[in-house]
Amino acid sequence: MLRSGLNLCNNRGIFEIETHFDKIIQSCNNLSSLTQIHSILTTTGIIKHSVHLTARFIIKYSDFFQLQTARFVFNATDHESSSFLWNTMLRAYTNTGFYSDALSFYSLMRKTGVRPNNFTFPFTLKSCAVSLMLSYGKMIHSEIVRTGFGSDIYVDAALVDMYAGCGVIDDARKVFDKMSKRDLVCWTAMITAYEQAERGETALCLLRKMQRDGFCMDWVTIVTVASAVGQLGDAQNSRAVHAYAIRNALFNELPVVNSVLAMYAKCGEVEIAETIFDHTKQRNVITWNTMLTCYTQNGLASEALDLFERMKVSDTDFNEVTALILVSACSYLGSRQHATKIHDFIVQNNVDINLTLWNAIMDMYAKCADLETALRMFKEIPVNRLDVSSWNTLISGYGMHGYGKEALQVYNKMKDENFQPNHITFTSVLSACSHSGLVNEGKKCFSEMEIFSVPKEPKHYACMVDMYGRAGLLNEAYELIKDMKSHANDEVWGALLLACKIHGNTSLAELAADNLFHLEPQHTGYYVLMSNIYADSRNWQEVGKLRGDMKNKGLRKPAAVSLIEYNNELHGFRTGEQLDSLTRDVYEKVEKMVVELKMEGYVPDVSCVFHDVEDEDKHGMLKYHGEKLALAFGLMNIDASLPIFINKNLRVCSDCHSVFKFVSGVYGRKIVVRDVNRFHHFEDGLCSCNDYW
DNA sequence: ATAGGGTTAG
Repeated sequence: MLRSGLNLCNNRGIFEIETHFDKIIQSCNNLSSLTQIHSILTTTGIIKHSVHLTARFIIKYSDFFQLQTARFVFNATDHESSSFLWNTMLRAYTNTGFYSDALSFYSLMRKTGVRPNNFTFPFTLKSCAVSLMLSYGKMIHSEIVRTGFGSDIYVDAALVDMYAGCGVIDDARKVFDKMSKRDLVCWTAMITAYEQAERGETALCLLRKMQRDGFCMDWVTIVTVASAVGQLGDAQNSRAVHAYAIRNALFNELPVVNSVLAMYAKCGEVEIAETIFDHTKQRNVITWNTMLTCYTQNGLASEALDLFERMKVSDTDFNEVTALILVSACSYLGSRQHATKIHDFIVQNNVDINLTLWNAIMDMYAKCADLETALRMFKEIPVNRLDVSSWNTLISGYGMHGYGKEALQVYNKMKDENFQPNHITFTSVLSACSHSGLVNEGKKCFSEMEIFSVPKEPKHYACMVDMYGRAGLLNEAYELIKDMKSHANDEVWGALLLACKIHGNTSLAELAADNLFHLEPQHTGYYVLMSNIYADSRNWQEVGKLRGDMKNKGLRKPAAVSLIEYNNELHGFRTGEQLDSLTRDVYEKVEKMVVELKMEGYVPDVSCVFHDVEDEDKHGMLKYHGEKLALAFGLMNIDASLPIFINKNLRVCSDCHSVFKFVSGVYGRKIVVRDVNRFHHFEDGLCSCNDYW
């Protein structure tokens, strides 16, 4: 092929030669053949006369990530005359992700005196958008206006994207509004901008405007719209988007399927997502990842891990996103065995562990009660490579295990190292202080938020209310909420309600509950909590009323499950579970345990039983709380020298908490319990939470 | 001969 090409040189025109070699260069699938052809065309002098082939080499070298060679080819040309080769080189830098090189190359182009054209700007703007170079982008914007390319539809779409990418969406909108002509791509770019800025409502609003202007969604538009609807968690609109995609034959595009899948996942429609997933014959990594996420986000972490087993035997390769999802599933499960299994798997399969994934793995170990490993991983990162998330992970890790002082030390160290704390840092520090009863320290951190100009969000107030509440400072807590005026959300009132439960303040609790039932009428937890407060004060009438309310609204108390690991498997125990041959021993063990503990001074605390039944029955129900069954199972099966790990999906009740303390003292066992809020480390008859939880 | 909007995770 090559030889015949050379022969052509002798008797054919330059155009035919170009087309011929163009085909050869394009079909190169490895670097060495490309280099070979390059050297032949250089020595024969053909390349010198062909701008076209030069451009082709630049692009082809960049396809193999040989940017230096590409630049070398560029430099060897007489490039000062036209913009074309400059544009080509810009394209090479941009498409391979060398954004800062693209921008400095553009600067060089201007310095050399070459005029940019309408093809130049989309590349440079893309580089600005991705590397968040807003000031540079603005400079280019003024050059666009100066050079008279401000009305080019491609250039304007790229400008919209640049401003949106840099987070200044209103500037993006200004460009969009000024356009004299818009096509579908421009509309989609602007809709996407709102979606990325988490302004789903505005995105949908603009979509309707677009449709009134006579444009129909294509598959790219629908992908973006599905994201917006998913963000809003709008189940009604989800079906409409899905139906539109099917009606217009867009559901054949895999990205559409994937984004619709993600949309349903975010709306909590697990079954619909499963159906779509099952009917999708050609899945890619994103399809699998989306389904894994669907399970994880909807609290079905075990299903996610099961699905991963199916993914492994399918012919899909997984990537670092898959790893991240699995790690978060393990964090949710709190299972040490699964955590190490997934970590090993990631290492064995050479998944690229970037800092984000590393931080996520640290967090996973912390949430699986293995703080030592989390700490070791933190220390393995050189200080200059740490990011804010690494610090946040360590702070929250200490916090959830009740090490408030250590969390504060890390926070101070972080400041010493000149890291800027962010909103997550403060959530972690404040909740750490709260869990350890460090009120003064917490107040100090709360006031430091202004120094670092981190806005105070409801979640930060919720931590403060929680902190005051646990310390018995209910008035301070309530005053803080009043300061928030209408900004108080359910998290804040929920924290107050919990404090009222701990300190038995029914009247303030009623006030909090009023607000909560108004803000979140479907949230079962608040009804249960208020009902328990009434039960504490033996106000069975109000308990009955609340239960009636819940029934009328179709709300049910979520089933409590306590998980315990044994023999590389998770065993789940539910309260009052049916007796079967497997659990009979466990029930007997509970009976025996309660008798023994009573001799040591344990008195059952019946106050936390939700149901209004006779006291004798209550003792019965109480004995068979899932966490007690799990504990008995652990005492029977797990070697006495090892700690017992239990993970509960709800808050531990006070009676179980007391039993766990007694067991740790009387039988000399170490017990670690994770509930929805934090970890409890039981040892020598005491708990690390100091009975505040 | 060159260009603009895109799905998963955080």
